[in-house]
Amino acid sequence: MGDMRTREYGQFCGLARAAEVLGQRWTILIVRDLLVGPRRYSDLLAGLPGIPTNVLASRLKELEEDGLVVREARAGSDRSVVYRVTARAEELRTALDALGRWGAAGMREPREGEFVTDASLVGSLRVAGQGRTPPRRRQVTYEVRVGPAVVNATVARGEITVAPGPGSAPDLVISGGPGFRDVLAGVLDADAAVATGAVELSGDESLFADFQATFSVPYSATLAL
Amino acid sequence: MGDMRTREYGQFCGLARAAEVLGQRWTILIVRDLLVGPRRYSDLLAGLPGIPTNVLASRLKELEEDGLVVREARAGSDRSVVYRVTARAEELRTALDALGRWGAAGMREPREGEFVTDASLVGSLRVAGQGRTPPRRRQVTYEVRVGPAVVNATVARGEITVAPGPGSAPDLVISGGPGFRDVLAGVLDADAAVATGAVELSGDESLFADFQATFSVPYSATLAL
DNA sequence: CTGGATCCTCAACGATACTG
DNA sequence: CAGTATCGTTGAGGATCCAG
Repeated sequence: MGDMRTREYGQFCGLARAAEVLGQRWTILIVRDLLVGPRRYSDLLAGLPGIPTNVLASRLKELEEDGLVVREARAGSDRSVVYRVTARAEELRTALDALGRWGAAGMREPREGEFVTDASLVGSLRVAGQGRTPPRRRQVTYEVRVGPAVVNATVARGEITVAPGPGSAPDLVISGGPGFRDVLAGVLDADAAVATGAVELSGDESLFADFQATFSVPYSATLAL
Repeated sequence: MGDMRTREYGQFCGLARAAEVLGQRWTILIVRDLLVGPRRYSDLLAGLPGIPTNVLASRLKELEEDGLVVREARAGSDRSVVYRVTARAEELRTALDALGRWGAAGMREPREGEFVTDASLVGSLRVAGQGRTPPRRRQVTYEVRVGPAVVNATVARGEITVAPGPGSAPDLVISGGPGFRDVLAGVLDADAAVATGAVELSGDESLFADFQATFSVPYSATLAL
């Protein structure tokens, strides 16, 4: 058997090839963050608490070699470096969404010391908005805050867009605590969610039901434990 | 920052949770093999050339703790141990299919020393058969051989089933060489496929066009290089 | 023979310090 | 800001050995 000391698996198989690219530690989260939008090195470091800087540098280099990321040293007054995903990496979105949905279905309470980042919350809401036909035709903007993460989601004519950061003049601000996962699971209605402290609402609270009808990630029916 | 020496990522995020389970080396291929059907320890070793035995043992233990695999020590004359996926692991299938399709779209020639295993070929054909409406109503059985791997696929009334091993009385046997990937990509018609040596056919060769109409994994339009 | 466990070596990762 | 450099530790790779 040849040198298996590398990241390769020695199988001519699509899943094995995908695992060679994405199976390295931290890589999948780097791609997740970059799929939200172009990011600088320091943005990535901040969005991935705990990643060693040399590992981030290695991964970005590998992702560049694999054709998933391009490094743009943009000229001008702002001479910062920006990493941007390629079209080939965009093709990963549906697969990562499916993986994320699977993982979220097995997720209840956050473990001690777990963060919620902007990028992870964007991903969670994106996934939660899939396969649903949002109600209402009027455009609605939500701002969702979970811990230190802030994202905004706009729902208009069946189109859902989720972006990091606060929304401009959101119709409803939902501030979630540790129990926010239950809200996406749909096991709490508005009153219960507020009563249990899972969320605080600010703005047009009547929109909360619409939010739940639009964004949903049920718990897996087949969870161990 | 807490102990990142473990497999965890410290993020309350579905994708991060999935990566903690599946991101370990070899894990995703172990799950792939077990999704084809229950397997013994030695079957898994044989289907994963290059995996160290202690790593396989560790991964199976972790998968058991994560609720993806159960270890069945079946009694009786055959006292072998069998590993079987749980319902929770079955829920991974669509996500792994999507990942495998992405990886396969970026795959052209096999690298030197790469194997094709039964399980990987089952996966490839399963993925290739998705999103297609197979022609004909009559039941057709194909046997596909690529290198040492042999699988059989049955197409009947729009239902496709793929299983490892030779088929019983297949209507068409397709023996593929290194160029077999081109056949699934649909860039070769029957004559060209045979002429270039990509495949050898045995049986009702007129079914080859149906095979290609049923099983397809196009190359990504946005490949680097 | 199956189903592992043990041992050793080396590459990869984690943490931190440092530099253009 | 965007990384390199260094170093200690963990985990993978490879061979062998052992128990039922």
